[in-house]
Parts: sequence; C-alpha cells; structure tokens
Amino acid sequence: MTLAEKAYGALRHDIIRGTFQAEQPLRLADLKERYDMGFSPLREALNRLQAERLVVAEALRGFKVASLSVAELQDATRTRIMIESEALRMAIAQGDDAWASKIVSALYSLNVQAARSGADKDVWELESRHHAFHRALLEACGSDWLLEFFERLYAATERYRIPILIGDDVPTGRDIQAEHSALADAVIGRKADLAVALLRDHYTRTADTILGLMDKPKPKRGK
Amino acid sequence: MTLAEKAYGALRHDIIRGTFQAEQPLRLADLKERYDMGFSPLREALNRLQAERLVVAEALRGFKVASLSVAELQDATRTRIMIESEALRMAIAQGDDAWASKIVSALYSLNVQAARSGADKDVWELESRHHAFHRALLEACGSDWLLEFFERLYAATERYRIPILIGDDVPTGRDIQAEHSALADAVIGRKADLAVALLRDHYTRTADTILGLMDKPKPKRGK
DNA sequence: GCAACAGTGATTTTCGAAAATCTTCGAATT
DNA sequence: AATTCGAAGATTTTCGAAAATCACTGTTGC
Repeated sequence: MTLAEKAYGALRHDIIRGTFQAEQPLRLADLKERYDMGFSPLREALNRLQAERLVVAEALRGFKVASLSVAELQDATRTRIMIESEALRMAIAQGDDAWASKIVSALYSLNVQAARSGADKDVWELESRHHAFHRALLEACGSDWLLEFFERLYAATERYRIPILIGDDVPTGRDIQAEHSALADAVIGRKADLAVALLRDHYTRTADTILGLMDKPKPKRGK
Repeated sequence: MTLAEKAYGALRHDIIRGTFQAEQPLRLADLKERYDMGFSPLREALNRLQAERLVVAEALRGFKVASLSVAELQDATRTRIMIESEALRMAIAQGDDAWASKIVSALYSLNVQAARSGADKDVWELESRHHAFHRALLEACGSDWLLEFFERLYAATERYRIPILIGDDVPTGRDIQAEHSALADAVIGRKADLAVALLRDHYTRTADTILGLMDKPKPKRGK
C-alpha cells in the first residue's frame, strides 16, 4: 500500500468523523507533521478528496474541509432517498439467496454492536456496521453507478450524523434497530413498495433529527 | 491557474475525446513530455481523474485509462435516464423565465453549429454546445447532487459517443436536432411527462446506435 | 528441458528544496 | 485618519533527484 493511499484513507476518515471541523483549512505543514509523510502523498490524497467534494481547493490558497449546511443536508437526503429507492427495487428484483443471507448477517452484526455498552461500546464500529448493512441491502442492484452514488451520498450525510453518534444523550424518540429489522424483513420478503417506504421514513427521520439539532446548536446535558 | 488544474483539464479532455484509448497506460514520462510539466501536477490531476473513474490506478503500477464495456454503457444510460428524469421534473416545476430563456439560447447555438459544414464544421464545438444544452435543461432543478451526477454520467457516456461524432458517415436514421427541439418545447411548455418520455427516447436511441456499432467494430465507408 | 533466481533496466512513488504566490504588517503619503 | 505601497514572512506549488518497486532476461542448478 502506498503512502498516498494511506493518506487518502486517513484524511477521509478524519474529515467524515469530524476530527477536522467543517471549513477548517488543511495546511500542508500541519498534515505533514500529523501523518508523518511528505507533501506529495498528501497533495494527491487531497486532490482525490476534492473530486469527492469532501475537500474544497482554491488555487494557490490551499485546501479546506468542505462546509456543511442545512440546504445541502436536505438535498443530499432527498437525492439519497431517490437513488437508494431505485437501487433497492432493483436489488429486490434481482437479489439471490447469497444477497439475502448477507443482509441477515449484516443486520445481526449491527444489532450486536448496538446492544453493547460500557467498555465494549464503540460508536465507530457501530457506524461501520451501519454502513455495511445499508450497502448490503443494495448490493444486488446490479448497477455500479447507483452503488457509487450511494457511497458518495452516504459519506456526505455521515458527516452530519456525527453529533448524534457521539452525543449518546440525544433523545431521538426512535427505536432505530427496530427500523432496521423491519426494513430488512420487507426487503428479504421482496415487498418492494413497503421496503422503499420504510427506507424513506428511516432517512427522513434521521434528517429531521439532525435538522432539529442544527437549529439549537449543542444542547448539552445538564448545562 | 495552476499547472495541476491545466493538467486536469487537458487530461480529462484527451481521455473523454478519445485521444488516449481505453485501457491505455498513462506513463508519467510520456505525459511529462506531452504536457511539458513535472511529475507533481500530473499525478495530482491523475488522482482527481481516478476519483471520477475516468482513470484507474493500481498501486505501484501507475495509471491507465478506464475501460469501456457494453455493460457499463447500459448501466450508465439507465442511471442517466433515471437521474435526469428526476432533475428535469424538478427543473420544470421550479424553473423561471431566465432558465427557459437559457434553454432557448442553448438550443439555438446548438442548431447553428449542427448546420455548419465544410471548413466551419467542428465536432468538438458541437459536442460542447450539446453538453451546454442538456445542462441548461436541468440547471433549475435546485439539486447540486443531481447536477453533479449528471456531469459524471455525461462524461462517462460521452466517451462512447466519440465514434459517432467523428465518423460522420454513421447512418443513424434520426433527426437529432428535431429531437432536441421537441424536447426543449416540451420542457418550456412545462409538459413534464412528455419531456421525460422524449428525454428517455433520446438517450435510449443514442445508446442503441452505439451498441450496434460496438458489435461490428469499425464499419468504414467503402472498405 | 525447465523452474528458481539474481541482476538489470524501466517505472512509479516519495522526499526536500526551490520557485511562485499570497498575506500581513508597518511606514510613507495624501 | 485613511490609503497606498513595499518588504518580510508564511504557504502553496512545482521541480528534479533519490528511493522503492516492478518487469524482464539470461543464467544456474536440478
């Protein structure tokens, strides 16, 4: 594995997970120190992330983390529902037993991690399994383009979900694991219309929760 | 403008327009000579194009132009129809007079160039105006994500259309300018269902023509 | 005859310095 | 007091060489 690939993975991780704040400038000298490598692999990684719109570059003024906004979250959510609904219908129409079996397995892993608490709790592992579950649902759709757009939109919206993940005190009033189970049941039972409706509600609720948080920033516990 | 940006534009142009064949290796030494610059800006451009899937990179084995296939063209066409149909409906619902006026203007420019022949003929200028026309139709959709995916799919499918553009002898049995005019009329007349149907047929016919050409490669004139 | 292997040349990848550009700060001018 | 100008510093961008890796070829050993 080359350094440029490592830099790409590390930077992408740190941007999506919120280690670097939105619009924060990404100075080469700092990154060089942080990741312990030269300019070249870092610039290559930043250019890839720029094409993915996770990073914004301005000529001769360097790179910065892409900004977040209510409008973009709404756009991404709407587009995501559209893309994934289509992919889900195709997957339900074409998926075989291996596909269904992977969904069951991904759901199980996700539930196991969601149930963990205390020392075993790990929000990043949970997030990773959440991604794997949603990808498993669509993986049999047969369209590389739809899967690619799914990945793009997943990464874009994951950035907005970080506050929910980290702040374990956010009262969502939802049973998210129940939503996942119902969704998986509908998909495996090949009930396309139901599955698409559940998926739409799932994403809409998440977006609404985040939008509520974005209005009143940082509603911390007892403070 | 930085050298890296120039390299990105030039490489993207040369890949989409077919100057570099599909799967052709892109050797740094050759590119350095061709574009007269150092390794750094070239590698940065190649990394951006890799993220756009116009080039493929393998670790320690360099870059090559992404491959073309029947399956990918079909996938891209199907996805494109889906994305653009949605964007078109949104644009028709929200577009204002300025939007409609830009469509009229883009259609006019396209028709003017399409009518040119002899010394004035310029397939790349034609192609550029074709792109501008299709973008103008969608520009009022209000979704940056849909517009971005439109651009991605346009670039991906443009590569397949090059043989049609260059070989002016390909008998398509179509009046493409009439298709564009009918489409523009439906869009400006806010007839969403009709416009979407015309758009679908437009792209389906193009894909079918290309697929016919891909089966029997290089059916040249008198040969 | 054939596989394993070392050596050579080609290519990619990475580094560090040099060049180019932007930003900041202060002095001089209006 | 506000503005323009220029110099110093910080930062990005680019280059060319060095390091690392791969592909190829001829040789050796079995």
